[in-house]
Amino acid sequence: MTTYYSEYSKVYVSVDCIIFGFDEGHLRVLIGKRQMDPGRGEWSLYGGFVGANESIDDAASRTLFELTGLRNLYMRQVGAFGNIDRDPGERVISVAYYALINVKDYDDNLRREHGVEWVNIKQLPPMYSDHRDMIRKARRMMREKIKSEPISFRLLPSLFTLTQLQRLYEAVNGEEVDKRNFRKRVKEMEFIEKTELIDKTGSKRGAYLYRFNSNTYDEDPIFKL
Amino acid sequence: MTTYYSEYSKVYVSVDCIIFGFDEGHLRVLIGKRQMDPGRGEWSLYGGFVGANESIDDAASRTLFELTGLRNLYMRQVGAFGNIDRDPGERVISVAYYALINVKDYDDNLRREHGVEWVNIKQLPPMYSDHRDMIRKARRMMREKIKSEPISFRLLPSLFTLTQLQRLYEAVNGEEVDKRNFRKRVKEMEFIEKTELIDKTGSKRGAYLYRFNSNTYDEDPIFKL
DNA sequence: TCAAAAGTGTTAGATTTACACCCATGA
DNA sequence: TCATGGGTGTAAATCTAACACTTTTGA
Repeated sequence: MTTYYSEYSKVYVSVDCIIFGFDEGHLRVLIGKRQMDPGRGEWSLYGGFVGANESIDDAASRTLFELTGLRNLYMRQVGAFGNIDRDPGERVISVAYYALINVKDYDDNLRREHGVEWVNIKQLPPMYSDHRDMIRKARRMMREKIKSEPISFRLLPSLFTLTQLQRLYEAVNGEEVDKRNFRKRVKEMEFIEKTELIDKTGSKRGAYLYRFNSNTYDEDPIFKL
Repeated sequence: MTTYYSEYSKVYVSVDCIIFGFDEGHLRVLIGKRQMDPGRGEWSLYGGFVGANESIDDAASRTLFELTGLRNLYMRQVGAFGNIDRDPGERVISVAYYALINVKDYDDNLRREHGVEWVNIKQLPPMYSDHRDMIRKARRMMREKIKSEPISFRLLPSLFTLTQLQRLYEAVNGEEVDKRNFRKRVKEMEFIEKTELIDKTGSKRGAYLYRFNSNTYDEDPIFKL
């Protein structure tokens, strides 16, 4: 092994996952009581260390898989958090990622085994280290992203009603919107298509189910530059 | 020293700076030929390693100061780059930051001592490792940011003409805008105020100089959430 | 029969875009 | 005197926001 940079110090690098879900009309994050020292018992994001033979992105994917049993989740980097004393034990920098999952896709037994819970983002408890900051930043980024890319369907079942979609938008943006204006806008999005299926669980009358069609989605012009 | 995480591997962490400037109507970045192995001679961002006793942000500030002699530059994190083989020597993850400086504030001798040049962002050469990716992402983030926060004045002298400001917007956004519409919009921004001073360097007739007034700038509502 | 959610259009106001000419000056 | 960049307003088009009633059905 060469040692080009041997005069500098090395540090541990971890990943922390902000996993967003949408349930019962609320945006939620998956957090648990920390099961290791330092900080045992404090509310914390789920995370892991970056191994010698994986990229940071890979470490995040792996960590998400460990926790949820799901692959190919929508995942974006939030940023690196590196205050000297952010970890009470040793110098550890952490790279945060947010991910979107459909709560129903997550096996509830697996969830309990990992000791994590879906907590309403508006009712977060005090948290370990800088995890609150990570969540706040992730939330801001996700809110911006959802404006320019159709990622909301990743928080919903593959078939969803317009009311569900609207509630999701409202939860993400923190304010209610007009039903008629909302539906007008949705109608103009070619990538959200109506099916002939009807959901009767949410109302007596029943509501049409919609689905996301990725074929009719042209990527955001932003990515062409 | 405690050793909570001793079973995991440590890595080097560096910072890389994407320094944006605006000159002769073009958005530019400060890059130089790499003066160390591995990668000696390739075009590269200016960077440095994160020390044991500084946060990543502090390491970025320090690195920016080393290079430019300037403090309190506008600086934002771009993200962590951590592919396994991104550094041909050893495992190094790097956290990229972009900064905005007024080209005229940067002493040209200092610039030459560090062997860096202002390169038009539209004419970037092939670059070391993932530095092109860093620049691309930084540029995207900066373009988004400039829409919601008045940061453009950081790329200009403290007094500037409306034409300069317009050219800057055009360079950042990559498209020309209508002069009358642009000036109309600027007039509505309370934080850009007209002075009685006139700049005669850009035209025979002379143009009024404007300045940014931070007192009349209310922070973006985004930051209130 | 009634409570609860689904579904549907129009209008006023605000914002955005397109567009062309005169001014002041130094060379 | 003329070439160069500085400076100004209006009208059409588009987009956004506000707003209320009918439908269906299970309990």
